[in-house]
Amino acid sequence: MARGNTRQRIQDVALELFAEHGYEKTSLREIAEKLEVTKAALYYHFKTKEDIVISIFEDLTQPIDELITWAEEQPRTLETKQEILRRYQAALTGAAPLFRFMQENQATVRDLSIGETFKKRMMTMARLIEDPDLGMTDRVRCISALFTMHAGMFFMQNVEGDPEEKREAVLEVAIDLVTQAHHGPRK
Amino acid sequence: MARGNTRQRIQDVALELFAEHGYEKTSLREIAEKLEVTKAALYYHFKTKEDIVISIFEDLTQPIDELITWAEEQPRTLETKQEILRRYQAALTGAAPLFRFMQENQATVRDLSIGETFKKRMMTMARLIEDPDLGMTDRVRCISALFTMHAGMFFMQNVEGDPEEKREAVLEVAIDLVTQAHHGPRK
Amino acid sequence: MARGNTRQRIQDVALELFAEHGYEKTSLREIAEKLEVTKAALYYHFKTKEDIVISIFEDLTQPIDELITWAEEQPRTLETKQEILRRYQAALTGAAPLFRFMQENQATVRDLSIGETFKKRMMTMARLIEDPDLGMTDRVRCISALFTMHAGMFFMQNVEGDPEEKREAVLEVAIDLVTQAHHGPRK
Amino acid sequence: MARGNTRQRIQDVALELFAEHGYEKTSLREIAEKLEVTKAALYYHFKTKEDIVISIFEDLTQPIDELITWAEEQPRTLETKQEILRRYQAALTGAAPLFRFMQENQATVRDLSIGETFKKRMMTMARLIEDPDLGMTDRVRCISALFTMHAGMFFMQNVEGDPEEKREAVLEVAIDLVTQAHHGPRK
DNA sequence: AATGAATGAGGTTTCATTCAT
DNA sequence: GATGAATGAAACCTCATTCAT
Repeated sequence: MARGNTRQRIQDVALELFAEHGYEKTSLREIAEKLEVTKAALYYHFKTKEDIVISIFEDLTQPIDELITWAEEQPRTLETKQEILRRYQAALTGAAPLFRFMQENQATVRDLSIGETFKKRMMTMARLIEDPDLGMTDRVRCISALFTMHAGMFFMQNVEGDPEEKREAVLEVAIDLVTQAHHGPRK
Repeated sequence: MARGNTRQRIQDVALELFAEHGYEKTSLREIAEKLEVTKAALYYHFKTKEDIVISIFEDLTQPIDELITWAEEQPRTLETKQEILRRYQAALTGAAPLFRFMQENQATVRDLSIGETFKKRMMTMARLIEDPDLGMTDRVRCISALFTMHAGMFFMQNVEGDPEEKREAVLEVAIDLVTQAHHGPRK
Repeated sequence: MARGNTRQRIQDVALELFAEHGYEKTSLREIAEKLEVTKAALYYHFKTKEDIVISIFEDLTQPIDELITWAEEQPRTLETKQEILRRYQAALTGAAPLFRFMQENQATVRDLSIGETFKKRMMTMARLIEDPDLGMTDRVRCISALFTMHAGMFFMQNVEGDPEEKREAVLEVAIDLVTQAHHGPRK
Repeated sequence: MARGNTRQRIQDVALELFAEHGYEKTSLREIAEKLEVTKAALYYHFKTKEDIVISIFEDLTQPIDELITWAEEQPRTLETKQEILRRYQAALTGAAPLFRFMQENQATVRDLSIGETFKKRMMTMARLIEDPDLGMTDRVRCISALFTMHAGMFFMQNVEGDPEEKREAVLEVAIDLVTQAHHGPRK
């Protein structure tokens, strides 16, 4: 019947359910049923339930890693930061369900082995956008830029309007925030 | 020891554990053990596990309700919005653990009976701060102001600096965002 | 229905089944069914399956502990050793099902937390009966006395004859072995 | 690596693990992993898990069968019995891991198809060494001689001393026991 | 001679919940 | 105002086994 794509299908269905109902509330029975395989089949492909989440995380988190690697080699200029935000939005858009899951299950994720990794990644992003020389207000602006993008991903879905237009608006606001942070107080 | 206050103590401990490990991962056994009572005692005070969360939600959410009620009676001016943000921050600060819980367990909360209510409240807040007349970018700015405050509550803890100073900076950035939204593009 | 004796009944039934089919082969379902309670009831009284075995072990092993304590205060004479064997047989007889279980599930017991304790106890018994001054042959005689009693407990059931008579004969042979060990070769 | 000898290697590894952790606790997965083959490979060589144990049992138990066959043709004299013990020790030594497994997993073995066979073999050994004419005490002495050898195999490892010397001492004590049984009461 | 993929049965354990006392 | 005892459902996970390739 199924060809060698079962592993992939498990990841897809699992992510979908994890994102929808949360990690704890999603049972392996549900995943198996939706795939029309037995629970044991899941265990053939993954050692534990946590392993499923880890594998999804690793597969989809790569773009962020690459972004970080790239960013760390660039000069720490305003232009770089703007480009970081552009690329970050692209990464976020590409792995939207995973990010939704991470965002909406933070309490759970924290207790999973990926929790630490994920947090570190967030802190690194903050470090790349922030600047220790800035005053507190401007540092908040930078972090706010990041969270604007996160908010943009999910909460914004509840706002009417063309998705593409919304995405551009989000990016504009975020870029604006870091720009202001760099030019000293707006005005 | 102290009698009569058990209901309150249950809520406190439950919220603490829910916020720390998530709603699903926290069992009534854990809560009972931490309180040094039996699980059955919890059922004397609350009909179900969900009831505990609802009661916490209701007790602590009141300030937001009052803020909304107040805001709806005010003229929809920039000054009002700035004051809303000020009051919102106060409400957030007063019910920090609850908001942390709500924020970090969105997937779970969504499936709970309070989920709908909570979402509606968030949308109302957005509506009060936003303005349909504004362009998309400025609307994003308004929503971003809200999320800046949320981010400020939790992620900001990972940023070094005096908490009071950070709070003020967060408020400043948020107010700035709605102000810009109203004045048309910052100059 | 059941009065406060459920814990005891669990231990009794569990020991019976563990002794009959082995620890691993006996499932909690079986134990529960035989008691006409649910599996969950077992978990009200014991934290894990291993806990059941530990509790049985602790309850029934006490006589041996007392024997060791007593023996360690006596002079290390032949008479003492003979009395040790007499008391050891009494202890073995009193906790026959437990000893059968321990004897017949050594491989399993070794991986359980009681394994170490049990082994230590056996070594201590050997030390109390043995004597480092003796030659190797006589030391073997002493250890053999111990194992004669163990064999007497179980294998001997397959030999026809009056149980009481068999018990006495086993004791006689065991005592004889340590006596010979002390007098040098018989005659 | 080496081909063609997989069957043998499975038996070796299986016996090692069965003896160490018990039959039930050892899974085919563990055996396969240790051999760096798949579980399915085991099924190419053996029809079931029990089949593995049976095959080991048959291969290694042969010496005892031969000993029994030989013994049944001899005159039932003291000298014969002494020789039986000598040969029994040799057989035990040659198949030490199997005997350890049998000894330490009696509860499990009893429920396996080899259980009955093994028990019969033990009873036959007892019959060959015993003598219905003897009094109960002397019969116990004979059986004790057998168990002394078993004890010698495993428990004796915990006693310090040269292995060769221990083996000889064990044999001496065992022979002594049957000799006494035949000469009427010692002294 | 062996593997990759899967299954069905069953294991231990945990959970929210109930109820007589 | 709370406990002790228990339950039914379901969770995660493991196992021996099968079969097409």
